[in-house]
Amino acid sequence: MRQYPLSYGRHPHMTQAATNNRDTMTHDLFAQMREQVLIALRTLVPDLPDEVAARVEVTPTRDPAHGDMATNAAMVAAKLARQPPAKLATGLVAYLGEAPDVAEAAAAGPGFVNLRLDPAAYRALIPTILRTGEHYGDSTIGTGVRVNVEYVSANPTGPMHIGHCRGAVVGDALANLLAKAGFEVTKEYYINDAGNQVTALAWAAYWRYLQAIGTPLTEEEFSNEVPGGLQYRGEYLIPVGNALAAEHGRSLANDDLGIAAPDLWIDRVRNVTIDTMMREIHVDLAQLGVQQQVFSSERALVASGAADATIDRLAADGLIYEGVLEPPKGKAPDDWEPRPQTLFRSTQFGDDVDRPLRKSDGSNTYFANDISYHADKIDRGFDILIDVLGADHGGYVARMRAAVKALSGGRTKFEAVLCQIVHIMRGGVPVRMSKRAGSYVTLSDLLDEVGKDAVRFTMLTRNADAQMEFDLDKVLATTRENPVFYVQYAHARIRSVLRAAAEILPPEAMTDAVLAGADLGSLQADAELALMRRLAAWPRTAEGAALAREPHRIAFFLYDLASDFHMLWNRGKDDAALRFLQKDRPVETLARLALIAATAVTIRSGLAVMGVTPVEEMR
RNA sequence: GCGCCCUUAGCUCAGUUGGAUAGAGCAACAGCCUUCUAAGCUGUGGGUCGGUGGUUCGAAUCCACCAGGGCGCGCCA
Repeated sequence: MRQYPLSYGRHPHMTQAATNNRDTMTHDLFAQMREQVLIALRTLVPDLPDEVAARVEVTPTRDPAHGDMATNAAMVAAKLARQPPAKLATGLVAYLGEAPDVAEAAAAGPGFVNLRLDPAAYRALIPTILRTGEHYGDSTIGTGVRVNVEYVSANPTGPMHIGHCRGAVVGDALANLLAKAGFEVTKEYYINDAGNQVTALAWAAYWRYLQAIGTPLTEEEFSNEVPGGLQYRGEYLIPVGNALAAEHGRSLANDDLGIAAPDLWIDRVRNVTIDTMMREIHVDLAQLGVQQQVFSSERALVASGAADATIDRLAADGLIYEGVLEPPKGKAPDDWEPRPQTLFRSTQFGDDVDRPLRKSDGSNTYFANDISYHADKIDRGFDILIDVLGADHGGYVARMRAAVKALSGGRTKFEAVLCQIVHIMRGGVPVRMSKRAGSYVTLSDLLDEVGKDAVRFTMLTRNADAQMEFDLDKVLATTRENPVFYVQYAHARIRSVLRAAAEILPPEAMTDAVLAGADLGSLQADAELALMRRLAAWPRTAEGAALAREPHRIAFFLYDLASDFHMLWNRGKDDAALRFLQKDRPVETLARLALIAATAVTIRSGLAVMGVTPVEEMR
């Protein structure tokens, strides 16, 4: 279901990689080794079908005793070769033992081939990383595929709050991640500025306007006059009311102090209020480091006639009818009565029931307009549409997928990333969402206390689909328990060492370009090799995260990388000869500096995806 | 009632898309600070991967059923 045809195992260009210079093709040691394995396998099994070759994997070993990498090639091809896996594995070992970069190959277990790499292969990665910079980990798996990532899309009915935050961070990081994997990505925000909610917003703003011009009405008296009652009672609309009063005086109230006919003011008030709210949302997003390229307005979509046009288009395809839905079983709806509705045949495309497109007043449902919006995205030529939604929209996914399928003839793929709820905690106690000062309602307040980087990193320390607790005390803790700190601290430590190095080595030797030319032969310690192994895993980690649409994997990788680095750093605590800086041994010092500089580059590469700024020092 | 998501160490969570003896942090226990940042490090103990069946060389991962939790289920967005 979630398969996407561009996993690198099946990538048509990859089969030629082994004949090309590795630097021009991929920086992924695992992908390089996979080519060696395929060459060996094809020698043993000459007519190897592509479907079988595609299943061949080269993965990191879980246990270092098994070497650096393992391949399942023998097990995958055993049936076709009509040989037991263990025998085929033995054959592979004979070839792979002679392959470049391989120090040792061994058959193991049910037919694995374990590979121990020549440490030189890992050392060779360091100059590659230093020369590639933050682009290390980029790949081409998404080349030529256009993706639209829509996220946040909060109603412009008030300031952004915590609930919007996770989607904003996940969507933004996912878009960055896909771009790193070579996809052509557009970041987008859909403004839900049509419908009942913005009308209710206009009424609420109008109440603040009446207050500004000195109305004698009480809030309850006013609320009784509002269709559906007064809804958005937050104080954030007071400035809007004041601004309306300053600009229009009493004219929006017909020079009275009571409620004038809505026709007199509602369009004006609605427009002004939405514009004000969107400006505030832009400020909040900027503060969070989110910068979307396209903002699409539902209101504009309706006004332009595009929404109706899309419905007509579906109608022309025979996908719309007037019908009566069955009541949902077991839900016991009090006021259920069968009535005819304008329905979209989403069941033809995998949905459970057909979905209504028009309200009884003749206006479009939210779904109808959203279909049209997605039609617009399809028309703009995207291959994949990804909506980042709150988990409460889970029931919405099937119908939207059906609509995209219907509108694109199956050519455009629709995906949804659902974000579960975030519980804000302080010291283990839930923080109530209250209007009173002191507890958090708005995103802006959260950012003021915790900061953009801690918010973004922490939001990515859980799978989006799992509920999370966001403890305000823990995200600021300077302990290993706090991954934000632990990763930032690793980077700061590396920068600190490089600054200290300038005192025993010429400063011009400290650049990544010069370090890339260092003699690395002295890098042999287990902890050094462990760190290099981790660095080598970055490309496949980034690629896997992109294909799975799971940006949280980046946070976990960085945590592990930081852990490897801190471990190495601490060797120098026990034994001074293992410190990075060795006064009288410039060759070894430069080699170690190159290693940790490459580590810093990789950390920055990962933080860039997460939208987190690396720190130079922590004091 | 139906659909989707979830259930992994005492706690919070990973688990590289089906791979070998399931990992990390916290908590517990035992050690380690004249130092490139101890804001940390090393070691030990801790598991019926909710349960039961199935698929195959191989299952925490895929399928079926069951138990528990969350979300949703005709003109809210």
